[in-house]
Amino acid sequence: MSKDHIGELEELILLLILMLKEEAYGLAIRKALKEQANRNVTIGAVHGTVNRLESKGFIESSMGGATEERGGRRKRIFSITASGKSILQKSRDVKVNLWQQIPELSIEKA
Amino acid sequence: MSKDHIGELEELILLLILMLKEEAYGLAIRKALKEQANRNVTIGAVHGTVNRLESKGFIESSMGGATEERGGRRKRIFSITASGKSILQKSRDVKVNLWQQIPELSIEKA
DNA sequence: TTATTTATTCTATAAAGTATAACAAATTAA
DNA sequence: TTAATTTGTTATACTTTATAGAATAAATAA
Repeated sequence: MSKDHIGELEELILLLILMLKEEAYGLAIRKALKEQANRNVTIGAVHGTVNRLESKGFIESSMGGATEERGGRRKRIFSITASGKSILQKSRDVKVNLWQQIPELSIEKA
Repeated sequence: MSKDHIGELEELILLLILMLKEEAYGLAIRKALKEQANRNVTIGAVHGTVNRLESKGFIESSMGGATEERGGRRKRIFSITASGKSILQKSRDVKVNLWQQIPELSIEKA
């Protein structure tokens, strides 16, 4: 267990959980990955990753209430922990720092 | 072969190769990972990653000239390709975009 | 011609990422 | 009251990435 860094998909999902707030559950994360990060993964991939993140203490989960509208199982809602937020910030800081030292990348932007 | 995204260490090494320019070779990359990214990996880990990046077309390599000062084998110098630069920019754009949508992370900075 | 130094390569394993299929629970309708 | 439908999570198996440690190689110096 490394604990001082996370994988690439782990980072994206952590960010999306922050964005989705109360609506951060498996299928919604998968949809957001596609729409916000152009990343098409199966639902199994999402759940595998959130399980890993939870066992590392970066997120926690609780079962949501019964569905409002039509049928369906209850949602497992995820939220980020303090250490999850902390590792996201570290990851960002490292990259921002590197990017700033590379004029090449800053200039040639889309 | 995914081709539309890279691993976390792959991204860091890609960035460091850009930074190191003519001095981008195994041991220097390892040193930079430690100093610039707080990431302590063995030299074997670095070479495994650069080999992967090269086979994916994100970097290319050539053998440097004989060492200037004391003994030692010749360096394998890496440089980034157009597609390597492109994938770095995509990766950055996705994350910058997400971060901007999360006020929580922007405020609570170190 | 052997030591020393600086580097890369090889090999084996753990962790992260991924897809597919199976299962479960809630609602709706028969 | 039970079968169908919907929405969701879990289980399993496999590939790719990440990693360490040891072996090897090539250059210079003694």
